[in-house]
Amino acid sequence: MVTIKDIAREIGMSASTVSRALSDSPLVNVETKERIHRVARRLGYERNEVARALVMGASGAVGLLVPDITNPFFSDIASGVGEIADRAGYGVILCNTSGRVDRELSYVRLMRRKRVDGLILCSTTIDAPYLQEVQRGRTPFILVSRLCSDASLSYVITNDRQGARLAVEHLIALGHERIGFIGGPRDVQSSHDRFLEYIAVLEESGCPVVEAWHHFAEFTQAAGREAGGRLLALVERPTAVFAANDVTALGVLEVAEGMGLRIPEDLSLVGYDDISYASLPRIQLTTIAQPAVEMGQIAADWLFTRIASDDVPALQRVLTPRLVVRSTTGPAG
Amino acid sequence: MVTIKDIAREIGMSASTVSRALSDSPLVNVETKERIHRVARRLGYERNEVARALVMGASGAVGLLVPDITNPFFSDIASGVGEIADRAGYGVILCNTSGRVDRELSYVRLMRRKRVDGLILCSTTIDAPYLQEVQRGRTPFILVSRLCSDASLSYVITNDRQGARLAVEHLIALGHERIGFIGGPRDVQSSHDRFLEYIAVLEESGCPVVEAWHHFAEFTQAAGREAGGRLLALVERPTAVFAANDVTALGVLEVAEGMGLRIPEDLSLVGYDDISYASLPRIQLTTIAQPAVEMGQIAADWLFTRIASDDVPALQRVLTPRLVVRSTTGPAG
DNA sequence: TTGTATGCGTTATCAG
DNA sequence: CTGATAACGCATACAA
Repeated sequence: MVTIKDIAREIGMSASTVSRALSDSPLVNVETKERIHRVARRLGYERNEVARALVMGASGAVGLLVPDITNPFFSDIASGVGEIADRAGYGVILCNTSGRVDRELSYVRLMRRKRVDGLILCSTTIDAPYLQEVQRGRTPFILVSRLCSDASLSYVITNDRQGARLAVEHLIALGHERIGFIGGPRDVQSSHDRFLEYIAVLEESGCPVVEAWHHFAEFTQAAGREAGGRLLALVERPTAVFAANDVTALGVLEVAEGMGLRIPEDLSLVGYDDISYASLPRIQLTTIAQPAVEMGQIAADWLFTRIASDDVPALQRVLTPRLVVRSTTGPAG
Repeated sequence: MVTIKDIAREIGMSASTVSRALSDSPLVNVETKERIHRVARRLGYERNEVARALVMGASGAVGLLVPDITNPFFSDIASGVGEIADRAGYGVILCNTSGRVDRELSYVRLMRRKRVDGLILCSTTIDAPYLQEVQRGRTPFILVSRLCSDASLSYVITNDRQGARLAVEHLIALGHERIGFIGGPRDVQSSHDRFLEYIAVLEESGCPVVEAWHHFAEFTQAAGREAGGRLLALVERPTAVFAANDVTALGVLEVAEGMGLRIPEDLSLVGYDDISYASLPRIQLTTIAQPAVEMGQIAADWLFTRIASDDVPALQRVLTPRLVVRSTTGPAG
């Protein structure tokens, strides 16, 4: 690998001048600067960013933790983050936690050791103990899609309670009273919030709250099939289901039709996220839309300005979810 | 940030001993080793991986270039790569090229400057000039899903010609003779190969080769709608379409049904990749399956052993695609 | 405008 | 077993 010393030797100047020239410092003669650039190009010089990172105390990379990159919601976020990072000249290190808390922790530690300049966390479970560890560090970070109770943190989320309300009230407006819930893991904040609001709306409206109709699964299609299967096998089963996640909803849809249920005649179904597949004509899933790409962009945007300057206030952005009525929901009975 | 020097000072020993202890070297007294670890933990020491990378000449990270992380095919690959990287203790830097060659190039250069230990390229366009640049460097790399003509390279792909043959012969066996093609960008190797084989099978079977039935679009749903719309608007339109990509196929499906065409009665459709949504009961897309996650795993596996040792032979793995017949294809006429 | 010296945090070499 | 000392490649304060 050719270094600035090689270039310096080649043209008989000091390494510092070469360094300055390559960083386009104004303190160096224009001609020598050009000469240096020429030689650098000829020799195929490529700046060693790790050396630079060491001396500058900044690595030029941020870490992105997602529970499952395979879930379109998170790959959309990743795409938004990547776009902004690219513009800002940052690299993004992708960490797929598979929803396991131990992995979240070990990834966060790895990122800290790698001295990333910032962290975007989409994988936060409720009161995750490691969050405190993250806070103690001086690495700027922001939570996406999953809020934590602490109010001093930065985050960009959508209003989960509002979203859940939209979903359940839509169902109730259609005449449904027996409404089931299939959520993500219990310890995931967003899923938890959606559940709480689901209960609240049920109670407000005098709908029955039946424990057997509440299921908590992974945020995957398979888990949706499984939970949906158990829910719909009940003799006393609900006429509508609110799934706290589109991928899960797709699984429910699958198992429901497999059991011979017609949608929405026999079962109404509303999901959450509005991933791109939800809008396919064949699917037409009623769902609560979250602007995933935009959330990634907003988070990354804030993070980079925060990295650039310490005195940037915390960002607490709560976007508004939107009910998208398609054809998996219809009048009850 | 606490460094080994701080620890050294704290317990009155040299930094070298601390370094050795922390790396669990056998050349250091077990007791002092324990003492050092205790102090390190108490002080909250975290090894600076960038300093380590500088002196070791290895960054502990690999770059992953994908054209679109939002495409389930590539997020599956990313997931496979991530899993193996995690086990090997490597970080993976995600680069979303959005299919733009200039970005591929600039990302490759960024990765080289960041001194990644290896590169996984899923974004290679045919004879991409920058590939030669990559080859000149000493960074090990491997191509995934997109082969390049050069035989000395490592890659893991599926046999695209075989896959395309499977698709088109399936259509012909169903009695179709008028078969259209909607591919990805012309300069993407895999898309190109699938097209060539499509033509070959058509000619072998005496089917008409109609230029107006060949469309090349981006690998996206929107592009699929657009290209599909133009193709199906022709008065002389094909009775079947082979889309070189599931995401595109989903777009075609959408626009076809929007035009009132019944699938498969009026139009048979086969895709490529077998992304998870293709198997949804509502979709049931006939397609050519590629084991994306596994491809990512295989590539990462090879890359890490290659990084560990220079004399690992190139890997040229050609997996066999599989025809998955579902319900978007049916008898002609 | 340029050069010299120093440091970033580790690891490695070589003495002791 | 442990300790100096010298890199790794670059950036910068300070001199010239």
